Amino acid sequence: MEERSRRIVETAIDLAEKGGFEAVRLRDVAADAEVALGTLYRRFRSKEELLVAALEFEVENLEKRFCSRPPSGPDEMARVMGFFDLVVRGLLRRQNLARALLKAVSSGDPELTQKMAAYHARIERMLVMALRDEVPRDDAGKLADPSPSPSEAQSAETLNQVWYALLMGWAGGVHGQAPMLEKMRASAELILRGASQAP
Amino acid sequence: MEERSRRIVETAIDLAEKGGFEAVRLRDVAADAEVALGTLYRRFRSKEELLVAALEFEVENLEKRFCSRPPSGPDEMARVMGFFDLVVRGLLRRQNLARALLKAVSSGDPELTQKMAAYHARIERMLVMALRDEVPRDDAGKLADPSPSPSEAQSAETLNQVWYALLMGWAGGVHGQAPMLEKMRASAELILRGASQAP
DNA sequence: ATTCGAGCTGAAACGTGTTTCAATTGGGCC
DNA sequence: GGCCCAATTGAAACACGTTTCAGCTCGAAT
Repeated sequence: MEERSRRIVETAIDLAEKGGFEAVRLRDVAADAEVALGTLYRRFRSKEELLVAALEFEVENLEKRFCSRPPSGPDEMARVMGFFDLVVRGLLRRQNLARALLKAVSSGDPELTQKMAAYHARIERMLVMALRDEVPRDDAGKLADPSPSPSEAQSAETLNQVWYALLMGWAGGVHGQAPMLEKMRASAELILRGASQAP
Repeated sequence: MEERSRRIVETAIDLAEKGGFEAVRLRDVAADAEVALGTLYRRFRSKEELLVAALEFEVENLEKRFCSRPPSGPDEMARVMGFFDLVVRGLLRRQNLARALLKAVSSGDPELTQKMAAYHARIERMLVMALRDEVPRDDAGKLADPSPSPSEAQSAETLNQVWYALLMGWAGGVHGQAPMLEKMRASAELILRGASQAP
């Protein structure tokens, strides 16, 4: 990403971290990043798109951490929950930021559909790796496609659906982070038990 | 609900049906419902709260239809999918309205947390009834608490989590209604297979 | 060096959610 | 009837996302 865009996104992250979605006032972002409002709008079509670009940063980060310390454990459950722990300790540590990104994500903006689908795909890829206990890399050392079996893909997709719903619940205050992880564990048990049977 | 509030909510539903979330301009709602803007704000604290009140209407409606024609079928899968068909044919037939309500729901407003939790509980209650093939009523003929077993409650909760995530995906344009139902079926198979085993 | 054009700037304006407030209304109570 | 109080009204104002635009800058092409 170009330097000016990067500065804008980083400013947005700072503001979101301090005061959540509403604190990311685009006039402030522009001023703090020392660009004109029009420049910001040349790079990002909307507040949501700006925050989704911020999410890109954070997902990149998550993949790096996943890569350097992949969840380990004796069975699928342990590794899958290890992955969600990683997300909570990473993304969700800065709660204001996390809520702001989730709010942007759930705006339902059709312009962002494609990017959102891509993020879900990346999460599911990591889930497949956690299920397999195997982290394939490409030549550059980045995560590679694990080419999941249909059954693995289905498990990862369902786990991701549950995770997304729980994140939304957390963001809305329905439950805290610990209960969220507990619910995730309960649902994951159901899902993985189902996946362990021959269909 | 008081007559004036009802008129406001119905006006909001009309506007949402025609043009989605953005078409629900509160000045227009107030004008069409023939109240002052201040009156609208006395009854509803925000646009989101107004639309969540509209959701109340629609969920009420869904429960009525569920009550009069409960999903039937030879097994859990068939009945559960029958329930989701009911939702699609009811709530999601008016797509603009449905998307508007989902957007309001996903605003993450902490003021609405409690109401959202209540809606999830009502959906899960219907899911338990579909699993059981049994629709308990109270004296007034309305749906009563099925007092689910822990296992039933868990299945319903997980199904509901997946359903919520898929609805968000539909609202954001990730998939159409038919693919959404197909994904729901695939995840439900996994979940119900897991639930059928002794934990 | 001059010209050109894309991107940037600063500022203003617009739309809509939200707030505020003085004046008015209307129904219960004496 | 007259009074009181809470709700309603109409209108204005504010905040912030978004758009617009006229002028400026600066590097590339000539």
